[in-house]
Amino acid sequence: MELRQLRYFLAVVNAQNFTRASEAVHVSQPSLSVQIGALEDELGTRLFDRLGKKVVLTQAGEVLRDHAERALRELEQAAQAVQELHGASRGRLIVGTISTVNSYLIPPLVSRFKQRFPAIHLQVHAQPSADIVSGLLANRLDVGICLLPVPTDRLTVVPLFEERLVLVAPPKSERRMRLRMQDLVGLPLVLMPADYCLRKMIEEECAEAGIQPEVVLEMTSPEGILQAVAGGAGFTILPELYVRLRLPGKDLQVIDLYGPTPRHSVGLAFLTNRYQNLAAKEFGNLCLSTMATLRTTFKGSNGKKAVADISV
Amino acid sequence: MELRQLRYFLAVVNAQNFTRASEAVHVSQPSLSVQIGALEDELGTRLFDRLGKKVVLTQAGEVLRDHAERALRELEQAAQAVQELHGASRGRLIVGTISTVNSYLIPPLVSRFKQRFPAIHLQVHAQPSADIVSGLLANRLDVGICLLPVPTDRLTVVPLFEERLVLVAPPKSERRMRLRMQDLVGLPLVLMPADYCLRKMIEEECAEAGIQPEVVLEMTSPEGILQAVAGGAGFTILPELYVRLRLPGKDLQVIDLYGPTPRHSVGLAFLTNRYQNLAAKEFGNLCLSTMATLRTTFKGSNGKKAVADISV
DNA sequence: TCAGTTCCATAACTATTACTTATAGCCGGA
DNA sequence: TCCGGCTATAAGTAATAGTTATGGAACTGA
Repeated sequence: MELRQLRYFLAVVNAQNFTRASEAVHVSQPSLSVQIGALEDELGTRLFDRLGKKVVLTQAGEVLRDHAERALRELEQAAQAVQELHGASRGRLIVGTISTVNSYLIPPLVSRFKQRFPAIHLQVHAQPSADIVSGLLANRLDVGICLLPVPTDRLTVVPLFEERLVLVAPPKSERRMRLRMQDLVGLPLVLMPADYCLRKMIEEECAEAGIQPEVVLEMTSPEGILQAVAGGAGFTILPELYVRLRLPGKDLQVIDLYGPTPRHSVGLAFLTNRYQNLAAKEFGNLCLSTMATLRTTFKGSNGKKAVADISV
Repeated sequence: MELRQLRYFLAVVNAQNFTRASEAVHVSQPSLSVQIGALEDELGTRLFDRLGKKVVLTQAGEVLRDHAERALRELEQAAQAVQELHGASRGRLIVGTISTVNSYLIPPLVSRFKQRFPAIHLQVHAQPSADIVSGLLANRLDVGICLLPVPTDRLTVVPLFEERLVLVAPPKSERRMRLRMQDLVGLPLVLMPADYCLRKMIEEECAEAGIQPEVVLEMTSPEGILQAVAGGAGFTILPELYVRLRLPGKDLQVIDLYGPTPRHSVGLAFLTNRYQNLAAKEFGNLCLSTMATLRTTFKGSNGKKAVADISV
């Protein structure tokens, strides 16, 4: 049984006439006759009674008609559903992001994304960069925003921007604008636990500056850390954009670090061989444009403008 | 989109591997690859992510899988339903019979038929022979039992048996076993109305015998006629088998007619070009065997044994 | 890191089959 | 009884699904 035969069959059902049916499906009449005949042979029954003037369905034909119509409708719907998916009018996108980026980039990004793709079911998981990589490799995530470089060649990476870290000081502390990394010595710090990538990065930067940070409090949520700092628990180091977004209404000061300025590259990653639909492709562009908007809002920040063209 | 492609597609879905899928559907791996590729091209999307070790569905693939499975299941069911119809495990059979035959042959016939084809929906319409012919021609009836000869060549006719008519007398009348047709003169008769074929036949026979029947009462139902005769309203002429079946419990006598004996041929008719399923074909054979049973029950009856082989 | 293995895609060619035109045969209507 | 309309069959052609051979990418294990 082939779809062609079913299409011809239904054409004959509608036309009640082989010749006109053959015109409807744009083949010659013999061709259609042969195909109907093959279908009848396969099913072991006549499907039509050839009554000279008209051609009418046998009982078997009636049975087949109902089923065939349903089957063809099913496949039409399939094609349409796949098209919509491709045009991203519906579907699913599972994103993994590192928690710092999650805190400032994702909220406006999600709102833009939902505006552009209202019917896409978007899922955002904030998780450590390593988990994002493994999630992508295990095909649990569609795309990921993670720290660069990514330690595998099975992922395609698109650099997005650099994240710069700043020192956040409690209000009463001395009002300096800049601080050398090595001057962090002895400063009481509120940081995330040791398994967080941000913490690891800070420790690496400190090591490079030849010092060891003095951590007086560990908290997982950046929001909690900021509150702790505002409460006088100590200083902290967080991504600049995140801090500047939260600054209004809080009595905190931002102090640039230098010598060197701690920073890391953030990129979009996805499985190289994976097919990405429109929504997934656009997600990367939205990352860049949203980031640009955030930057202009806080002109003090810098970071190289990344060029991204996400395609498979 | 072709069913072949969908079958291959589902094979890959199950095997998660092109090579093994190709073995499952008994084609070479490149052939399968090309077909999947064609499907992907047609839908404008990748259906699988080729991840080296495994092959996993994209979202589009997942969508297609669901629809394709439903469509194929639908067609499997179609094939099965058609098979069952062919084997007559289910279906429909609409029969038209002349009323006299309906009265004695149909009851035992229906019970046998139902035993043989329990799931067939059987519909029996008792109607004039002419209506049966037109019903067959208009494709309203599947088969018909009607008087021979049939006045059209578009029907295939299988002679079944001869129906012989006998005179039915009220109990008190003289006890004779046989009566010449011409001796019917002056006998008060209870017959069906003039548009019934049985009545027409009787009138023809009478005309042939050179007499005119004296009808004192007209009734449509044979059962009512018998009661009227038993009640002394007069005599009647009815098919022999019908009368003998009803005789027990009724105080009536049967008198053979001769010179000539009024009789008519009954046959099975169906549209020559129409496809007949097993149930329809068997219906004719059941007619014959049921008739034979009836005859042995009332050995006095005669009638040529008809040879029937009903096929299309 | 490098050979060995597995797996999918592509190319070139063959076999199959669906299509075409031409024509025969049947049926129904004038 | 002939004519017009219809379907089935036949013969030949075009389209396509199939094959084997091979290339390249990716994982595996020494």
